[in-house]
Amino acid sequence: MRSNGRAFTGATIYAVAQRAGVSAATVSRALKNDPRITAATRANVEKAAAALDYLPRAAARALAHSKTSALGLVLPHIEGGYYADLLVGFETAASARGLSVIITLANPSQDCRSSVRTLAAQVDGLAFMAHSAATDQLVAEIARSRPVVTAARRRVGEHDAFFIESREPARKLTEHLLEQGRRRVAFVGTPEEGGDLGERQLGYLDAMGAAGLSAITYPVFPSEDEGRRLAEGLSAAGLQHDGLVCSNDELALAVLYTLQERGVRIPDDVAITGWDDTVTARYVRPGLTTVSQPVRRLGELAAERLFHRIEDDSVQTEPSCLEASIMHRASCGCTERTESPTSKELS
Amino acid sequence: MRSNGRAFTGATIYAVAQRAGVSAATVSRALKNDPRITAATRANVEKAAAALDYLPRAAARALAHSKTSALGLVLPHIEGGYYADLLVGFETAASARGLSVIITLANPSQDCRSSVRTLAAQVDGLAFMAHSAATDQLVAEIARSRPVVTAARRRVGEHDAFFIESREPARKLTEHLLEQGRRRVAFVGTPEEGGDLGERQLGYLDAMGAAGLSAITYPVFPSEDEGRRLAEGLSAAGLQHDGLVCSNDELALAVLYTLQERGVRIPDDVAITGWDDTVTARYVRPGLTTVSQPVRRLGELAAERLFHRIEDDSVQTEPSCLEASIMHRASCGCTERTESPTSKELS
DNA sequence: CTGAAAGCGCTTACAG
DNA sequence: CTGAAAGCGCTTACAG
Repeated sequence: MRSNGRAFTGATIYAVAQRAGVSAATVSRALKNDPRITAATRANVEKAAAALDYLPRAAARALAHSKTSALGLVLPHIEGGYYADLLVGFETAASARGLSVIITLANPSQDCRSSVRTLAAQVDGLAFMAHSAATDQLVAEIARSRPVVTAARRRVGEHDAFFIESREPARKLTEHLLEQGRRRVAFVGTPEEGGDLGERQLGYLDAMGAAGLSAITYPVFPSEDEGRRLAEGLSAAGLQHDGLVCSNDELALAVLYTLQERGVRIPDDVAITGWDDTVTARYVRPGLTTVSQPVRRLGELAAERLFHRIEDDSVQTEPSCLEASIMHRASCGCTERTESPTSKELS
Repeated sequence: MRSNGRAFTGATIYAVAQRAGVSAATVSRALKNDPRITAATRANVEKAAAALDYLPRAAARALAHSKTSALGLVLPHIEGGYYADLLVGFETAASARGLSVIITLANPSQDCRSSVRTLAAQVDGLAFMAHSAATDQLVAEIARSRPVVTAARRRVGEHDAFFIESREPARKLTEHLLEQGRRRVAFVGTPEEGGDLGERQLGYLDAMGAAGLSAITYPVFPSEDEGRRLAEGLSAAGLQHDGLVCSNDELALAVLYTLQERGVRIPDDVAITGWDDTVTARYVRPGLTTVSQPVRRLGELAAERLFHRIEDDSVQTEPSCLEASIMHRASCGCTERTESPTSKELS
């Protein structure tokens, strides 16, 4: 196949029209099943189109329609299954409505203004997920010319925003540890600006405050490396805690593993909880008590809302905050069990 | 923001031209830093553009250029970190070359011809990953009008194809078990048509054949559920094996966990290996010996090759088969250790 | 250094 | 039931 920089290769609608002996207008109509076209004409056109491998260029159609039929998705640098799930939900909902999805990865450490603007120029609406590189200011700027939604990040202005509740489950999780007699419970993880992690910390603080206990937080970046480092420091100094509420599974898993290596018994000496319900949480021993989030659904909601915003402006009334559920396993020290490791239902 | 189905909202190049008191041609040139434009004119145009929140529509540009500057990525229904990594690699490489990426999820159980054609109409080239819904026939059809590459799936015709070696590592892994005296080693997982799993099985067969041992394969779908079911059956019947080469980590992990629950000692009674080097493989006890694959790089290569195919037709000579590496942990029964669980370097 | 004009490949009122 | 023609919003030779 020759291309030479011109990637629009292959037949145009005119070539098809010529071959079928009709006008371009007729080809256009026949191919979109316009009821006014004769069955014979349609068949004829379809034959010509197939013979020429005709593929109507989306760009031309978009220009003529003044709409792209595409949605943009801005994600932070992906890791773990979280964003994959989000993507699946978003893509599924978009494609069910005939919309394509264009993604861009916007890692906080880089400047992404131009890539986000490029994206915006290609789509009818866009979704910003979590704490990607896109600042609130950039989101607001884009929102001036396109419908915008955010998910799992601080709401920007009046724009549609979707969340999964964090504060309440975090409070419950902390209370759960306290109910079992734990008293020196700490929170692990940096509470980034207005994001989910911050909410989780607030829930922890709620519970500690209500119980009249003093809160201790370790603001470490929520990664395996930091988790391991923290656990090493904690155990070297002689473990001061009997409970650790970690802001995600990555952190919790690294802490759990590292403490175990140093002879700390989980949950006897210290109870540990995570967040996200990753696959690993079900396989470690003891199983990690964590929080399962309807991430896929979050992605779907974002795409659906965008679809409605594009179609018309009537206000939707879908819930904007989804519920999360605590998965009880053994690392919190209780005997309740939400499920067995290998029997998790498919989401 | 009002939209009413017309998502192309906001200023056009003409509005900017008018406000800046110049022609549309000048705006077009000024905004792409054409050296012929005066600094003063450029500044003036930029001011007008900013004031109007001007975003050049990609569709119009694509039409004028006869190229979309976008790449399509067809993925099977995502699960695990594999496709997320692939996506990251693909997107990173594409965006480094100024190309956007449009994705579509094509699950084998659905008909995806129309969604793939829609994708093709929007991009300059596309990549088909693994055993997605796209049949070889569909790939070939699309390839008639667009550059196409495949990755981690059987090569289609003469089109560019990228792989990560499977057969050789599988052979080595099997030999590794045999070297430790294991004799009744079986292979677990369905060898789908010409895909990676089939290659892995071939590698296993190579090793067994070379050792003059009879091969036993369990063709189960590579999922947790099937792994658990198989392990239950195997242990109920009285375990006949001392080694299990599983075609992926999902399977291996479910088998390992289930057998342990039933009192089987890993690796003493039976050695187990996986494939993919998922996060969980590093956290289970014993750590799962598995194969680490340069998936991100695979995604990058696919995007890079597409870029070259679009730019010009000269044949590239990049390697089309990437090396994988065995991660030695404890489940295979050896004492070698590739790394500790929490110290995995970032990829 | 800047502008007028044609063209990219569709779609769709408007005629007939 | 079908066609001629204008228009979608850019870009870029071609003039000046």
